[in-house]
Amino acid sequence: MSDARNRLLGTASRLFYGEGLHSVGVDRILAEAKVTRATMYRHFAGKEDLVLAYLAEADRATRQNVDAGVAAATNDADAVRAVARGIAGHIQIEGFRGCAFLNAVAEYADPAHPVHRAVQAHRQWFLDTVTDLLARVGNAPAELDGRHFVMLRDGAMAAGCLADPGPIGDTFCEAVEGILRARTS
Amino acid sequence: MSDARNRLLGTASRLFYGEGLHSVGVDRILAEAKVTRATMYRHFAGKEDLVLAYLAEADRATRQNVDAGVAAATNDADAVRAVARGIAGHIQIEGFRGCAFLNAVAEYADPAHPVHRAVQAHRQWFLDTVTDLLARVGNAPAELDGRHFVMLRDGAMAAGCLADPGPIGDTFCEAVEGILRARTS
DNA sequence: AGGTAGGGAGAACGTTCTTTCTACTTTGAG
DNA sequence: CTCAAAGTAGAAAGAACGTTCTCCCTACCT
Repeated sequence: MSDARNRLLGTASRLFYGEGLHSVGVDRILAEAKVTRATMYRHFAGKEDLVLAYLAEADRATRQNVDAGVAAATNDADAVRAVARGIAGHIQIEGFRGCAFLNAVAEYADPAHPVHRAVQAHRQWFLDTVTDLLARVGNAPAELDGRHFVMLRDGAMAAGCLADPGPIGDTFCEAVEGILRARTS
Repeated sequence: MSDARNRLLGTASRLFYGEGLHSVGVDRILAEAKVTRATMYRHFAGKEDLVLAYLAEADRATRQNVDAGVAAATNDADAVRAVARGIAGHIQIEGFRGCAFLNAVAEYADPAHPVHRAVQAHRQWFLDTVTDLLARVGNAPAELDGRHFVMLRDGAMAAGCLADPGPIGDTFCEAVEGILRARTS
C-alpha cells in the first residue's frame, strides 16, 4: 500500500496503544506521522476508522503469532505451551501496556459500537482456538479449560503492565501447566 | 456531607463506570446530577479530582465487601472462597462493565499520573490481602498462589462484561478451588 | 500528451471540552 | 441579626476536538 498510509497506521497504532484511544487526537497522529490532514481523510473515513484499522492489524498479528507457535510444536500439549509462552513473552516487551483489545473496550463501552464488536470477534476467535487446542489434549470436554486459559491470559495481560512482568509470566505458565496436568492425568 | 456533593459523586461514578472516563464530560455530569458548574468546582478541584474521588469510593466499597466476606467465614479456606464468591457475584450484576480500576488505567497509561497511582495502590492492597489469606491455608509460601488468584480475578472481571458472566463466574470459582486443593493436599 | 491518483499545505468550520467568572439566593450557626 | 458557607444561574474564555474545504504539485499510466 501507500507509504503515507503505512506511516499513518503505524504511528496511530503506536500512540493508540501507548496512550489510549481518546487521549490521542488526530492532530498528534498527523504531526508524528508527518502526513497531512487531507491525506489521512483520503485513506480513512475518520478517526474511528483508524482505530478499527489499528485493531484489525493487532488481530492479524496475534493470529499470526498463535499460528506460528502452534505450527512449531511437536505435539498437542506443546502447542498449548507455545501459545502460553508467546503470551508470557509478550508481556515482557518494553512498552507493554496491556491487551490492546481489553483497553479498547474500556474506552468503547457500548456493545453495539463497531470497536466493541471488533473486540468481541477477536476474543471469540481466541477462545475457540484455545478450546480446540485443549480438546486435543486428553479426552475431557475442553470448554471449561478453554475459558480457564483465556481467563488466565486476560489476567496476565492486565497485570503485566501494572506489576513486575517477570513473576506474572511465570505464574501464568505455571497455571497453564496445571490445566494441562489435569487433562493428561 | 453535602447533598449536592453526593449527587455529583454518585452521578459521576455511574457515568464514569458505565461509559468511560474520557467519554463523559463535565456538562453531562452536571446536567444529570442537577448541580451547577460553580457548585462542582466548589467541591472538586476539577474533573480529575472527581475521577480520583470515584476511584476512592470504589476502593472503599471493595475493601468493605472483602472484609465482610472474610469476617463471615468460619475458617481460612472459606474466607478465600467468600472473596471468590463475592467476585463471581459481582460480575453477574446488571450493568457490570468490568473492573473500575483496570478500565481506569486503560485511559490513564502514564504510571506517574495520580489516577494510575491510585489504581496501583488499590491493586497492591488486594494482592497483599489475598496473599495473606492464602498463607493461612496450608504451609506453602503463598506469593505465587496470591498472584494466581489475582490473575484469575482480573481475567474474570475483564471477561465478565464481554461474554456470558454465568460460566465465567463458575470457571473462576472452580479455578480458585483448584488453588485451595493444591494448598491443602 | 493528458488524465488521474496520491500527497502537501493550510485555512476554516462548528462543536465540545474544562475552567473561571460574576451576580443573586438560601440556609444555618453564633 | 448577621455573617459565611453552599447553592443556583448563566455567560464566557480559551483550548482542543474531528471534519471539510480549496489549491497546488508530482508521478505514473495509457
